[in-house]
Amino acid sequence: MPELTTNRLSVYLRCLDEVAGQGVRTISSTGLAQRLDLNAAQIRKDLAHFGEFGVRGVGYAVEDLRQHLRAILGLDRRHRVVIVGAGNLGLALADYGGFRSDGFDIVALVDSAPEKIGTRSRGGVPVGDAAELASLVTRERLDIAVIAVPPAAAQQVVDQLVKAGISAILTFSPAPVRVPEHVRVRRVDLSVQLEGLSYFLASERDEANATR
Amino acid sequence: MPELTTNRLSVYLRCLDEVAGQGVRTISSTGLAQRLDLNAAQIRKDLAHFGEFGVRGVGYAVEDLRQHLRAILGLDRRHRVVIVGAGNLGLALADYGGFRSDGFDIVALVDSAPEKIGTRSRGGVPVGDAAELASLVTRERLDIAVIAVPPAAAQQVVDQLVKAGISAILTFSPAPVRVPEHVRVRRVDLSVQLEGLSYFLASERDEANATR
DNA sequence: CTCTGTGAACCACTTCACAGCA
DNA sequence: TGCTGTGAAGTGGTTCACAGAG
Repeated sequence: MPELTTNRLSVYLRCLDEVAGQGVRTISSTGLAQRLDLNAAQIRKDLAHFGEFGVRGVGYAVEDLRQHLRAILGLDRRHRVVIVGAGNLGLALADYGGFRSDGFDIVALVDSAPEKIGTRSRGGVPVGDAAELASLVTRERLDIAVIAVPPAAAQQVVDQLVKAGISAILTFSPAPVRVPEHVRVRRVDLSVQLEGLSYFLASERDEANATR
Repeated sequence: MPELTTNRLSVYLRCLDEVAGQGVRTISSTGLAQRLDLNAAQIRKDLAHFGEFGVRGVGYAVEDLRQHLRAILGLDRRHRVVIVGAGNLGLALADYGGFRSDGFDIVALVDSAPEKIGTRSRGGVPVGDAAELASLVTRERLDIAVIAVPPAAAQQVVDQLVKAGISAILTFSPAPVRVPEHVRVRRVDLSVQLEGLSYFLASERDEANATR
């Protein structure tokens, strides 16, 4: 399934959560499309990949579709997450409450710096020793690793995780990372995002100069 | 220019920075492609959109291409950034040193909660009053706003920023946000990324069950 | 002979448009 | 009639393959 499709499923689910809270029982693809600023056909097609959830002439039952999407996205069970790297970002993610409610439990936070091991985040999450990462993965049956270490250390951390059996990784490190086929990596690259905005500002400026 | 292309330009630049540090003077599209795990033709095409930077039979001069990319991405001047929202994420971003070196200066950090205003981040960045956001934007000639507020507050913050003349926004808020044509928004949605990984784990599990 | 720059072919995702069901 | 599900058409981005420069 294309990554773009699964990304949208998350977005649909969040929107459904919201309208469910407002007491809406039924919603059409057009209704969703308007709220999300998307094409209605795309929403129908995305959903149709997974079954026939709608009722012709009516739309989708909000509660029913929510349950389907939660199951499709694997949110009908909780996930156990380890954060590697207790720098600014790692600490912030550890304390960020938004994940818990979505079914992601931050089970561990580790770092390799001796002066950090044994300390706690603002929110009280203890920092463990990154040297024990491999045993932690198996012992705690971890599902997902979040990597928030400096680029130079990223590949080494990934190798450890993969060897220990992790198959889903979210990395904030810009370093390109090699993994075997069966491991899925998603990357969030803040510099790329900021530089994309910088490009936009620069190209606007150039245009303004050109037409002057 | 497609967003995917500009994203890759950032990636190319980072790779060039790295190889330049290793003393490499010249690199071919194939060489870059191998390091980045991309198609060489795509790299050539991306670069060719902006000029003829290469030498046939030789490749690209690393230092020359770096300067070109920095100019194209608008990194030949510094950007002034405000972070809105002094929660876990906002504070972490304010203290994150990686931006500074890339040409992005965190000029201000604001929040609307009275108990936060006047405090400082771990790294010493003072938290200002979000009520003064509009005047801050003009007075400090801010370029880019980073939004790290709860979803419910996002649209209101964006409206203020747009009215004050901001034209580039990076939001961590999952809420869909409406802006005028001339404003560029980039979204980083952590839940979508985690749920994408969750989908992958779930689909693997289903496959395993099916073939059993 | 090597490697760029690029038209042409290819592929994937999106949108349209409509048949079909409630 | 209203809205889903879906083949067909459209769009945009990627990869191929080669002409041409050094």
